[in-house]
Amino acid sequence: MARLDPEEYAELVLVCVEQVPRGRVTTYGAIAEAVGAVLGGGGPRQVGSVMSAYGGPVPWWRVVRADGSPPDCHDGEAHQHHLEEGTPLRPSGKVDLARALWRPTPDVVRGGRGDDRLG
DNA sequence: AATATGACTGTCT
DNA sequence: AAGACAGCCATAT
Repeated sequence: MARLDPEEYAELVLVCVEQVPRGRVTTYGAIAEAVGAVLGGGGPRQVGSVMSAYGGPVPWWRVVRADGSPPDCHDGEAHQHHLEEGTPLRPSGKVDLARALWRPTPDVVRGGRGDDRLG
């Protein structure tokens, strides 16, 4: 069997992004670790790939690079959202990861799917 | 099987 | 701080 199911992987990645609190951000690597802890595989590239394909309906601007820079396909748009949400920004224009970084937990990933099992 | 590509990351210059 | 390079993981051809 395939180690990674694209649907499952995408699902969990999107869940992680949705769990990111307002005014906070997370990184591709952090999501890759949380999802990888559940499905056992994948990396930052896979997270980015999923975001490109299914990241439309989720707050993608809360997902930034390891250095706090916004994704390479957007820029001003992410900045606008950060200003609106009060995300800690550095003078350089990047996100202040020291204050804004939020790490997704595997527990959230495990229980964050569309089907709730015991309420 | 090999090559090319990607919303990445870390290191060196 | 910014650019060049290599490494990594999965998918598409």
